[in-house]
Amino acid sequence: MNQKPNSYQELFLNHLSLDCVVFGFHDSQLKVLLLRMNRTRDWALPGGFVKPDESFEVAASRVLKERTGLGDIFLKQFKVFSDPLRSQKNPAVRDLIEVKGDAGLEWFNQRFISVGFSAVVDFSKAEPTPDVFSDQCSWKALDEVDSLMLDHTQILNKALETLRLQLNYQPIGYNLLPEKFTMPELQKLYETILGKGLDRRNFQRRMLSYGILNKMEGRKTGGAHKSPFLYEFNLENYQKALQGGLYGGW
Amino acid sequence: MNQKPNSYQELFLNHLSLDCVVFGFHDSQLKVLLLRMNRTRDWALPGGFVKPDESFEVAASRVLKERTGLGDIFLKQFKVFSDPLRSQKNPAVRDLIEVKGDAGLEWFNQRFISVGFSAVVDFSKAEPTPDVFSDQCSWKALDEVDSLMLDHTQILNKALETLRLQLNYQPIGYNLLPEKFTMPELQKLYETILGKGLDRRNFQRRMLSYGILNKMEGRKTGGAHKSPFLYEFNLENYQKALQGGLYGGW
DNA sequence: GTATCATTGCGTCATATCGACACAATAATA
DNA sequence: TATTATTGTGTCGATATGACGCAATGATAC
Repeated sequence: MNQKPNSYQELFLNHLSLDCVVFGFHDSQLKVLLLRMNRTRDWALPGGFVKPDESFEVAASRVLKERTGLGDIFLKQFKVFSDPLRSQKNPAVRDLIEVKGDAGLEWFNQRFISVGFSAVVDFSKAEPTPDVFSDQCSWKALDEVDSLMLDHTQILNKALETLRLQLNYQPIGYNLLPEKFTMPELQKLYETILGKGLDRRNFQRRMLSYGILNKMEGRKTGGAHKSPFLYEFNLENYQKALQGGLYGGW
Repeated sequence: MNQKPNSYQELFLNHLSLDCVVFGFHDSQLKVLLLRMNRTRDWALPGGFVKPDESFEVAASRVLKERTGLGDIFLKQFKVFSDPLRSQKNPAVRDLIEVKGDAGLEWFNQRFISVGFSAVVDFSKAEPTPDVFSDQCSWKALDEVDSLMLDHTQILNKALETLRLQLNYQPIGYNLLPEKFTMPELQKLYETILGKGLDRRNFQRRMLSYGILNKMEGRKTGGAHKSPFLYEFNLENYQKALQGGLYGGW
């Protein structure tokens, strides 16, 4: 069993895969991490498979560590994609054939159920790294993304939808922004995700009322105008807000 | 391959299972549908496996149809449970041995990744029906539930948490209440889920402001006091609220 | 038949919150 | 030093929210 180089069959659980929608924020744009497949040149979400001793969360962390160099990423399952036709006779297998030679390629022709994960990472700290199926790994602004491999467009859209909904009852920004940031930067992030402008003053009032920000001593210098205050997230309250929601609700 | 009675190995995908948390509302209590396992007498969530041509959603619908007789149930994935240790050497397998004889029971000893689904159904219309692993299927009030098989307690708790969070930005009640219901009944449902009392008059104002209720002509008679109005859900607006959320948010 | 009483429908009022906007302070540039 | 874009802070009316009062109702008790 262990003579020839480990086959996928031996290394990973059948049927199961995961796909990650990794969000970053840069140049006032929301970006996602994508891979360009070796042969077809299709773009695809970074993904992977699950080892026999891993949970999905651990597997996703491993994949993201490989793709970005980052550990300790905040991951969130958002949906299981299990349409029987979503991945059978996966066209991406053709890529693999050129890459790997043989080695049980039939394995990739089976049906895959994929768990979608979303993650937000610090754009400046991530080091995009392709996997064996791809020749490029890079950030793409959302409006640069057109059609992706398989059902990855659907997966991305669902992640986006989840992110927007989340904005209504959970805080966001940690890991998407640098450790210290200004109120206008935070607002720009919200506006980018929502795709619309917000009133500067009302935004500030609302954010401050959440109690998830610490005002820092210094101000941001170097800008061409009045220097804005710097904030950081109050992680304790931020976590609390993630759990309990921002609006008391009932 | 097809000589002996179809084995689980042939009928279902490996590694994969699903568990359903089915909520009902009766006697002013929130209840869940549970199965009593044949031999151990442990209580467990209704669950099942996925056929090669099914999506998880279809599989879950099939399972719920079998357990309740109901079709067209509103199902929602809430989490994938994939801890590698959650189900290996499943103690419930011992039950199966007595039930089924042999027939590839080793299949149940593999690791299972389970997708958790939650559903809300009309208590009065469901007909609880045990499966081959269980001798009883019945509704249990939440405070009657103690320890469940495997990690099913965790799964139930996660479903409850999701339900409570959902209450803050989505409407609830459809399928949990009879088609026509009174405001006090709806309020009781909310209070039961939240585990706390709410002001009668403010509750009504808030619910009405959502625009998801149609006021009916008649009133509810037979009660020992002033007869309350009857309402039904405005399904069009209800659906809209499910999608977009109840609070505009941003 | 009438009184009782829990329950329901509807309304009030002070307060908090929200959306839209005004104005002064700042910091680089011309 | 004036200009200009940007930021910090405050105001104001409209709206929503939480706490509560009161009259109407309908079965039950007398």
